[in-house]
Amino acid sequence: MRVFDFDRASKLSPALARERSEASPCAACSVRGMTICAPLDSQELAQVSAIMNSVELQAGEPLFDEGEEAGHVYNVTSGTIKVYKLLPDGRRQVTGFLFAGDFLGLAKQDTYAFSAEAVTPCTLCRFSRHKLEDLMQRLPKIQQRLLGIAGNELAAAQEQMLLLGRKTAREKIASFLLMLAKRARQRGQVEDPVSVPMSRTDIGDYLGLTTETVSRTFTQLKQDGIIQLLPSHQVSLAGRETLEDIAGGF
Amino acid sequence: MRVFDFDRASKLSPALARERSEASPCAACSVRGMTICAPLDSQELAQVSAIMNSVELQAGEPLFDEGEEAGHVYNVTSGTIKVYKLLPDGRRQVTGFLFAGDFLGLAKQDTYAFSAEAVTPCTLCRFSRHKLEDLMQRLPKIQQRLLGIAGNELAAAQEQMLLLGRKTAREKIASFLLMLAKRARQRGQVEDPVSVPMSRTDIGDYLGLTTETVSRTFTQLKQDGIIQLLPSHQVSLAGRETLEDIAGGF
DNA sequence: GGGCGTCGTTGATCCACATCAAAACAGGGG
DNA sequence: CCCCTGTTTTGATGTGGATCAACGACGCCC
Repeated sequence: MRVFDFDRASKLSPALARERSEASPCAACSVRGMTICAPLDSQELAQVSAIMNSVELQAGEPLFDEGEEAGHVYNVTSGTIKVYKLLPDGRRQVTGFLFAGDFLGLAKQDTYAFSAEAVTPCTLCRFSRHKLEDLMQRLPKIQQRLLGIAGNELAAAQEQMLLLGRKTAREKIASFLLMLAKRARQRGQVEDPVSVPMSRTDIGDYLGLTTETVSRTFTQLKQDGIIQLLPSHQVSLAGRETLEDIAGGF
Repeated sequence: MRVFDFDRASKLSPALARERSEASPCAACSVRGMTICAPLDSQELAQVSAIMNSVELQAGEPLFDEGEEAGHVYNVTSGTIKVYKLLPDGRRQVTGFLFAGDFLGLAKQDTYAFSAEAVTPCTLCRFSRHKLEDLMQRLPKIQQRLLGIAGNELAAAQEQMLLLGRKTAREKIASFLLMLAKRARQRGQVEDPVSVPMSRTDIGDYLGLTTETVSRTFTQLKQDGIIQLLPSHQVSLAGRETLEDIAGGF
């Protein structure tokens, strides 16, 4: 994990700091509209960026582990993160995938309730949790925003429980593809063909299936002419309406 | 659903209002420590109770349905509520059970993301959502508290995803019983024998199983000497440690 | 551009849980 | 107290997805 500390950089090397602040000033943040920073004016934004630094992860690199002390919270600015929980014997449940604009780190108490790891190369904004809490006292708009985000996540979690508890493999895969498409659209990316950056194993662990079943179900949907499997982790949703029927309301 | 409107009652009938306000003043609320009201002083509590009224539900009575406009939020003061989502063909996923002290109604946007229904006779405190939002502006403590609650719910939701996606029937039932015991303890009730007020169908819909499998698994655990099935929806956790081993860390 | 390691696909078989069916039980109203 | 209805339990059978095994295909590094 590479960390860019803007504050420190500006003391040590004005040139580097300038380069960095051009590379990632909040003012030019392309995902600000989706984050906790959305409702802030430029003066408030400066207060946020003062307690923020930027981190980069390579594909496969862990961000933190379940049970660790929750010192930071994050905003994903690019790439894909997976969050997951493990059973003692190694069985894994991926509880979510995070993309640019998503918030990460709403913790139970003082420890993370899940592990987080980069699926693709990622960049994130990192905030010290207690500094952000202090800032929230002064800028209740942030807290309000966070509450809205938490509400959305809770609704998504319940949708996922419905999927895990009651949907068939085919319905799960259909729902999953539509979810990816919907979220790609939300952040202004192409939604057809949709990008599926995660492995079959990750998808299986997210949907409560094995890799084999995920693979077979993709093949079936392909043979039924509902999707096309394209190179470089792209899937075309040719029969999108059929997919929506199968998914059963997502 | 019976609604007690304290404000209105006091205008219409001082005697009734007195009776009611004795029956349910926030000051004497036995579950306050677990609710959004926990951090408030008596003056602030008065502001909360001014926008609150009390509702009663019979067993089986619905509170609201998924998709309805989310006009109110609730605090359970007694009884058990189930919240659930349905697929178009009627398959049901119970996403949670709520007990005295639990908060209900954190909604996605302006509509409820799930349905809620009484499992046993219930009493709840009801707040107009926008009045509570106004009040939160003045009492950010409430908002902060709500954010904490949302964090806990999110952690619980992820635990439930792990259960639904990756645990066996036996592990699910063990986890479920321990969850009930833990929550009974939290609100100061006996945790052994634990009270299991919901039907086998509700349990199945919560754990992603059928009633038959729930019943069979209870029978197995009983035959293995790990639990005892007592009259009137009580279960004794004789082999609690074994249960914890089976559950796999809850 | 060739070798290698990881990831994805396909096939054969198995099993945990679902489904279908019916008996046992509980509890609430007359 | 007993009948009636809904719930729980138990039994017999079926099946969707898991497991075990092998092969194919990409992408990466030398």
